[in-house]
Amino acid sequence: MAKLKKKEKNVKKNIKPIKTEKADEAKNFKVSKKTPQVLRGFKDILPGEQRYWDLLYAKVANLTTDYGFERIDLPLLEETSLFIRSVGKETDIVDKEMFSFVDRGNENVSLRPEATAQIARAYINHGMFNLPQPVKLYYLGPMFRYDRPQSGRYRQFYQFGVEVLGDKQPVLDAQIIIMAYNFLTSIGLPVNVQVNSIGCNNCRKEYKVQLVNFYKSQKHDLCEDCKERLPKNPLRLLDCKEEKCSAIKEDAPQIVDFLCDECKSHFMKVLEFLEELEIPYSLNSQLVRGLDYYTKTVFEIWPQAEQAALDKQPEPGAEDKKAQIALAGGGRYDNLVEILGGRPTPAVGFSIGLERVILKIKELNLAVPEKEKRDIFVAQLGESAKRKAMKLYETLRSEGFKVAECFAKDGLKNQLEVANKLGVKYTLILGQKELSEGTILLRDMDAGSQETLNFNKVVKDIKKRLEV
RNA sequence: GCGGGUAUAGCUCAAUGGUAGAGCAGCGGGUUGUGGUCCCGUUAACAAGGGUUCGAUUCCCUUUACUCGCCCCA
Repeated sequence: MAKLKKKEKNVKKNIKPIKTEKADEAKNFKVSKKTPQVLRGFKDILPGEQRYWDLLYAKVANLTTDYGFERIDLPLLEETSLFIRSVGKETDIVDKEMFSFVDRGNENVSLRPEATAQIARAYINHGMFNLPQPVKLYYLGPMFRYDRPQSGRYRQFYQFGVEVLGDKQPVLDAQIIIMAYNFLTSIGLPVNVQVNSIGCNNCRKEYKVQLVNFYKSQKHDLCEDCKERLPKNPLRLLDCKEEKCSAIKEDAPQIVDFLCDECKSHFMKVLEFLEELEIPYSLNSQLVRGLDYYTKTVFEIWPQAEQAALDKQPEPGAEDKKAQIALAGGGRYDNLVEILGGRPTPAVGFSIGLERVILKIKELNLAVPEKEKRDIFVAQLGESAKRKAMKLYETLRSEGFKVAECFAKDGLKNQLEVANKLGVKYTLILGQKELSEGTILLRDMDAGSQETLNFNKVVKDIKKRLEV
């Protein structure tokens, strides 16, 4: 009874009209008369850019098919608490970079800053533990972080990622790394894998104590940020780039020395797989990853130039200090599903920032396929010819020809100009004269020659010519 | 969140304390139905607000955006 009442109350609450203040707010909102601009950190992807995206989408399709992954599409908007519980409250992503707001139903929601948490949520929601394990999923879509835009960083950016849920074997960690590596190298990017293990809850606990003790003894020499980070997220001190902190961390205890037997053997096996497959990797004891849910294996993939710069001793006055930018990142997260209320489920995955990959492709001038060319252009002159030409266009199209047109332009000169720009092989010209004769002109664009064809045989004729 | 640089036409770039130029792109021409070259014409800009000045696109300030770094991340 009481339950029912509560339900009624909820329903009532839900159908309440929008709060009056909010309605007023909308009414009083000053609409600018200027042409609206894209929001800061957001970007239009124009037609000229699409070939880069087409390339990446094609690579994603190939890779995921090869490795037996299935696509999952997740909502862009989720309960804010999903990300707080998974990514971690003390992380910058959640702490200051989420697009969060209260919706009209008084729900606290956020645009997704990443997808792994959603995958774990979906895995639980849809009972995927009943499927044959492991479950192999991939996603591709926009993520949102309210961050300061800079090179390779936007507030809306696209990630491609894969996740394997339901198995803890090190071979999967290795295969995930290999997939990410293959994705990037198949595009032609020279990359290097940075890998580390941050252990499980047990060994990390001991390590954290040692680490905090170590840093406490040097506290006065740390930068301001690190002083603040120390109690909250001590692991993060390890990848501070401040000079004085870098000096200190040389002597800091390393996580590998604290790994429990299981974590240590897991890590060793991952590395053995990488060696067997000759994946170039670097052990990076300073790699910790910012998201709370990671356990054991963590990795990033860097462009090789960055790796080279790191190996080189920093020269005084060295210029070209390009930001160190990871193209891909990932690792194992054996606790995440459980944190979100599912049964204990080990998992591992990666994500790749597609804008960053495109940036590198451009930087290195890598080959990107051109837009597919059209073979035939249909030009028309005069109203009745236009009707017939449109019909011809449809016929050719349904016959499978790559055919183009510009019915919006009437002059033959203009139409040929368009045909020329499209780089077609042939232009079919249909005017009043041809119409009355039952013919059509075929112009060979490269040769500049023309011949008259029988209109009724044009499809057959062209087919023959294009076969050669 | 913090610091540096920048802001002129759709794009790439000039010049100037006193009516803003070019190249590319666009559109229209070079007689009625013929592209790629060439020629001619034409559209189109000083990010917004304030200050100094007789007068500001130019100098100063603020805002906004872009950009490059830091933080963090893909």
